[in-house]
Amino acid sequence: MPEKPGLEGLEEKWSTRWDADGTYRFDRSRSRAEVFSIDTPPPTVSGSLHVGHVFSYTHTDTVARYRRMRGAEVFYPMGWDDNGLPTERRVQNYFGVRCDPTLPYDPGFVPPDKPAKHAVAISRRNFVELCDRLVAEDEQKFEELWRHLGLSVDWSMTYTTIGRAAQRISQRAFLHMLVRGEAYQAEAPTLWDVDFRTAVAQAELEDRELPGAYHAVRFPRADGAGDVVIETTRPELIPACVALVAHPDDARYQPLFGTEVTTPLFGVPVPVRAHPLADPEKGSGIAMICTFGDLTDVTWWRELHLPARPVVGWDGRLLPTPPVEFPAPGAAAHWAELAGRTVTQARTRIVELLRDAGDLLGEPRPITHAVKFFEKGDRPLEIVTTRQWYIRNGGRDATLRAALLARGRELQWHPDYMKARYESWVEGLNGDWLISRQRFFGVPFPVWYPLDAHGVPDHDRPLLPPEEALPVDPQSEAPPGYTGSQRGQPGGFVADPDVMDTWATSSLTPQIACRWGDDPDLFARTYPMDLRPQAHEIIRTWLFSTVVRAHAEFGGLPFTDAAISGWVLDPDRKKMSKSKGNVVTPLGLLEQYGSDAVRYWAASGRPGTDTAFDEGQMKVGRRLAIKLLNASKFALGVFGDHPVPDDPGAATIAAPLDRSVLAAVADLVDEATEAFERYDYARALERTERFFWGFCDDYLELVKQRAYGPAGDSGAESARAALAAALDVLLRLFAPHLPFVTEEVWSWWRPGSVHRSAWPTADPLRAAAAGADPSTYRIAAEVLAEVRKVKTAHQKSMRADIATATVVDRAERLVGLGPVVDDVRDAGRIAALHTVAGEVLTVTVEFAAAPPVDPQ
RNA sequence: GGGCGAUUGGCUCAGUCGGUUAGAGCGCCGCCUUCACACGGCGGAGGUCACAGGUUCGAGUCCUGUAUCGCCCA
Repeated sequence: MPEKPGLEGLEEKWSTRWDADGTYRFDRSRSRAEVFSIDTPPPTVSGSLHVGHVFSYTHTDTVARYRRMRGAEVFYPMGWDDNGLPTERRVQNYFGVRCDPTLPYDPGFVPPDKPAKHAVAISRRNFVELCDRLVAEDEQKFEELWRHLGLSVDWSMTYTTIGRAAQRISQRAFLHMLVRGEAYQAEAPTLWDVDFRTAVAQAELEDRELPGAYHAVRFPRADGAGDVVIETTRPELIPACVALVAHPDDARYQPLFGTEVTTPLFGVPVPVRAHPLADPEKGSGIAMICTFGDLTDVTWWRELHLPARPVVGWDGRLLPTPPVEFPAPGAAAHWAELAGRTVTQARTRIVELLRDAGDLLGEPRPITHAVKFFEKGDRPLEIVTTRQWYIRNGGRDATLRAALLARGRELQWHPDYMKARYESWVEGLNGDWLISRQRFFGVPFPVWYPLDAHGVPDHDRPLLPPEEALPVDPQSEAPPGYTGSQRGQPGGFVADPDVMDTWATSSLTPQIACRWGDDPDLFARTYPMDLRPQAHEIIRTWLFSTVVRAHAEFGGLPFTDAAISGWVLDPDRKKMSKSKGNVVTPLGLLEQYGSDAVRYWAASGRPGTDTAFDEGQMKVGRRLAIKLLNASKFALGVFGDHPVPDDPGAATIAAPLDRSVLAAVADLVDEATEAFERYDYARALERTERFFWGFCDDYLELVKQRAYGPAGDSGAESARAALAAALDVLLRLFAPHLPFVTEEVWSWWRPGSVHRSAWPTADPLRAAAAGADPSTYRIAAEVLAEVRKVKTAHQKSMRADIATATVVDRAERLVGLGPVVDDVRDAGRIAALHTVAGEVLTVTVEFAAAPPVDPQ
């Protein structure tokens, strides 16, 4: 036991020791029933860890440590999400490169020392190599931070989402779904980011409010009987118009249903149709349907069986060739001007053309409206028709949707109301899950297509690798039965050029972590997992997609419980995020306050509740950790040279106060255990902390005099044994929250690690308490507090001697006080204590004469 | 537009099954240089529990409505 205990250096000391001792190593000889397995969220390594990560990962760690102490063998691996677009962007910026898949591999390529003004174009393989190199560096830094925070992860089980195992499992799962018909390919309207040049999924969308304008545009009726006026925010799509649509009940337009109008400028005849999604309140109540301006257009197009006349290309510019031959005179000249322009440029020009032609009525009317964006994108999404892979997720199939909703109800949610996020998302799905991404750093589809005699691929007969060959890179490997020289040749083959959406891999984290198909023994001992901890904003993506994959492959949930953490809010109650520039980097906090202190703040945030970033709470946590050191030093210090009893029983602990305090500790153990069983680590901490402060203020003061007594004195023996027993339990109750300081104190007097010790139970404490009532301790504490109050009111030192104290309280409480009155007298330095029955606790005193002041 | 959650001293939050006078910490004020702790200790002040109704012997807690904030979905 150090002379002057402190918190400095505990992180380094104990994280090194835990690593050397394998304290958190998973024992894979244990059966599934003994294992508690955790599906840790793999953080995105291209970003940086921020306090939000520290917050939620601490929550999970407290649960992991609790379960471990309860005797479960905890399977707690860490993963790194290094797959996908965020890494590509980071590599592009970090090295100043861009990927051009047409370039050949350069084995001697060395990236520029610092990014040049213009990005250097490199081959796909060179680009992927740079990605691999950078994520390895980032992952090292992340691991160091997690170790410093004290996550009780088994670092030998770490996985990544781009590693070979993740690729193999992603490809295997995909092939299984393909064989079962759960994955399929389709040419369909697709939400498309024109900057990233990739398709995006419904789950990756977000609405942003943008200024726009309604343009009132005249469509002449084909029968010459006047015009129909529509209002549109996207006049540049008039050449893509395939119909007008109004609500079936809209009397204004009912006579027009079934008739035709012609498009202005281009003269294409289009029908007027009825559909309930047309909003009579919006604009003029009649809209043009284009292929495709928004998702409603896609619905109309599909349900009304309309033709496709796409005008926007993959680059977000109008196509070189028009979608149809335009009948109107001058239309070809209009098109020649518009082709090659971005949609924004085309809009400006077409408005001028409409105005010149007299087809624009009035001036555009500015509005603000919600526009769909890729959540990582900068420009509004376009909708283009492309060939893509999809996974069935219930978006187009009521039976599957119902089954997935049932899975959501089967799952135990913490807190329970988070279930609603899942349900509203599944109920609102409007299509299957698009998993193709036209990117480079991802898991490739393990698919090739045969080329016919003209070199045209046959997408309906994909060539698949055998499962043993996974993972494959179809860009560099040839399909079975072909040689590399046949790539791109007539009669040969071509690789699927795309990679999978990162969620297509992340949705398999239970399978990857538990090594599905690669290590059947481990898989049987860990899957399905027990706990999925995650944040609420990715219920629609990560949680849902994981359920989809597990349901498809195994017909069950991937985990039984989901613990949903809240957000960290800045002092203005805004979400902390990098884009808002209000993030705080965690390492400085960990160093300033100590990891236990930061964990204390995190563990005070209740499950699912958004929590303010609060350095004040970290200061409190630091005080608590220091208090634990000092109180422990005192409790163990009173033993002097006496041995600390391992297992004190009722025979040793005979003093009424000591028995009573152990009864109170027993109640605390029950409360903390019950809270942890409900994943309410915050409540467990709060109860333990509250008890501990009272324990220091009251119990330690009440027994102090007695505990210093000589050996052989039964009162002193009892006090010491009770102090040891209480400290032993309190350390174990705090251990999941404050792993460093509890381990430090544990090491002063106990063998092994507190983190491998058993979670305390109430029974031995109650046995030692021998039927004592916890209220005895509480009454003594309350009387002592009154004595302190009187001393404070008289501006006396706590050491001031009291000649006579009179305690007034209800008679039955005075009976409780009886057996412990000597402890109260000692703690209050009271010579004579009288009790008087009354109503409310009051203490009046006569102070002893002050000792004579030494004139010198 | 539909849904979920929140609203309790200046700040951050507890408050279990509806039950005595609504709790804690921070901050503030005051006191105590105490032999575990000055990186400290002790105490004090401070609240119409968002608002309006209702149920009940009794409501911070349950019900209805309103307002504000946040989020999810459309």
